[in-house]
Amino acid sequence: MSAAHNKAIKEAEPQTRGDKRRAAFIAAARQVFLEQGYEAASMSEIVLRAGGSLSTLYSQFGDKQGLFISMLDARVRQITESMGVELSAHTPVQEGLRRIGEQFTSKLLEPESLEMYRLIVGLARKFPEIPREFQRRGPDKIRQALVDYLMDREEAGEIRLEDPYRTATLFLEMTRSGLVSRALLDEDVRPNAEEIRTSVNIVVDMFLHGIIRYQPDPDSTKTLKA
Amino acid sequence: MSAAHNKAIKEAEPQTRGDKRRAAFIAAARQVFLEQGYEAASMSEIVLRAGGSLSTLYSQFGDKQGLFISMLDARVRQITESMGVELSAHTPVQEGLRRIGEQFTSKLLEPESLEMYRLIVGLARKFPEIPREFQRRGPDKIRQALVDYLMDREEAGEIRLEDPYRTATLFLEMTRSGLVSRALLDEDVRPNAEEIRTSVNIVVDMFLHGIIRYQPDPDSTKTLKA
DNA sequence: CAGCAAGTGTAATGTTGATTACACCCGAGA
DNA sequence: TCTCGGGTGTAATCAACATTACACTTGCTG
Repeated sequence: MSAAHNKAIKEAEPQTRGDKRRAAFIAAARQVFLEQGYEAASMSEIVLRAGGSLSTLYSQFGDKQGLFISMLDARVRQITESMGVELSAHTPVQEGLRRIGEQFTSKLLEPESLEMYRLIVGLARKFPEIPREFQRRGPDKIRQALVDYLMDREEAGEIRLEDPYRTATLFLEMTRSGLVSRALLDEDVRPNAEEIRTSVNIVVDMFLHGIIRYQPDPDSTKTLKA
Repeated sequence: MSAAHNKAIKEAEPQTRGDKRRAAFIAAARQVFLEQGYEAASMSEIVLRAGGSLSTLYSQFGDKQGLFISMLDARVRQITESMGVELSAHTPVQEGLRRIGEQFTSKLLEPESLEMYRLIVGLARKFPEIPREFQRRGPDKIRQALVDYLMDREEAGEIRLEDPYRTATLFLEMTRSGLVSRALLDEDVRPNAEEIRTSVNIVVDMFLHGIIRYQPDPDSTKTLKA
C-alpha cells in the first residue's frame, strides 16, 4: 500500500496521471506475482492493491502476460543496477574477489531475488524469451564486469588467466554454491552476513590456491614448478 | 504411447492390473507435467495419453497434487539411482573427479532433468516440502558419496581437506557452472559430450590448483611453500 | 457360473479468473 | 462554462478445468 505513493520520486518526468497509475499497477503486480506465482496471481487482486480499475489495467498493459513482462523488466533493471558492481578496480585480487563475492551473494540471497529467480526459471517453458533476456541483462552484465576486473589483475601480474570468461563464470558459480542453490530449494535456509562472509572467503581461497596441498605427478601440470 | 507398454518389465512383481494402470498413469503424468507445467497440465489430458479413465485416476491418487507427488517421487528415485555414483574408489583424485564431474554434469543436462528441476524450483512456493524432499533424496545423496571419496583420497595422502562437506558442495557446484545454470535459463544451450569434458577438465584443474600462477603475500597462505 | 472389486465412459457440478462491455465521472483547455 | 480523453466501477461473458456422480463392464476367484 505504502509503496504505491512514491512514484513521483522515481520518475524523472511525472508525465501525467497515466504514469502514476502505471507505476502503481507495476508495484502491486510485483507483490502479487512474487507472492502467488504467475498462474495463481489474479488481475483483480492486483487492481485491489493498486487501486484504480480493472479496465485501466487492461488498457495499459494489454493482458496478463504484458503486465508480467513489464513488471519483470522494471524489476530486473532495478536489481542489476543496484548490484552496481563497484569493482574497486586495482584492488588486490584476494580483497577484490571477496568484496565482489560478498556483494553478489548477499544480493542473490534476498528473498525477493530468490523468488524472482524461481519465477523466471519456472516460466522458461511458457515464455522462453524471458529467461534469455534476464540472462543477458542481469548475470551477463555482472560477469562482464568481473572479466574486466580479472584482466586488470592479470595485467598487474597478480594472476594468469587462460580463459577470462570461463574463469569469471566459475567464480560467480562458486560463490553461489551451497548458499544460493540451497536457498532456492528451501525457503528456511537463510544465511546471515557472517556466514556469507565465511563462505565467500573459503571460496576465494580455493579459487586462488586450489585444494590445499594437492601434489600432482610432476608431468601432469606445470603449475607448482615456478 | 509406446512408453506405456513396458510396465511388466520394470515392475519386479506385476501385482495386478491395478499396478499396470498406476504405472501408465505415472508415465503419462510425467510427460504432461514436464511438457506443460503443473498448473497447465490437465487431468483429462493425462487420462487421454495413459488410457483408462478419469475415475480410476482419481481413485488411485486422490487428486492432482497426489498424482504429481507420486510422479516426482518415482522420477527422482530413478534419476538418482541411475546416477549410480560409481565412485571408482581408490582412483587417483584427478581422474576420479573428472569421471564424477562428467557423469554428474551430463545427467543434469539431459532435457528431462532440466525440466524436472525447473518444475521443482517453480513449485517451491506452492509445495515447500517437495524441494526439500528432492534435495534430501537427490543432491544430498550424491554429495555424500563424493564426501566419502574425497576422504578416501585424503587418507591416501593425495589431498588435504579442511571441510569435506563444503569442499564436495563446491566441486559439484563448480562442475555445474556455466553449463547447467545457463541451460536452465536457455533451452537452446545444449553442450555436447566434448564440451562437457573440456569444461569439467578445466574445473578439476582449478579445483586442484587454483588460479594459475597466483602468488600471494607469503604470510597470507602457506600453500605453495612445501 | 455367480459375484464382487476394480475399471470404464460420460456427463454433471462448481469454481475460478481472464477478458470485455457499458454507462458514468472529472479535470484541463477552448 | 462546454467538451473530451483518460479513468472508474460494476457486472457481464466465456472457457477451462478439477472433482464427483452414476450406471455399466470385466475379469478373476471360489
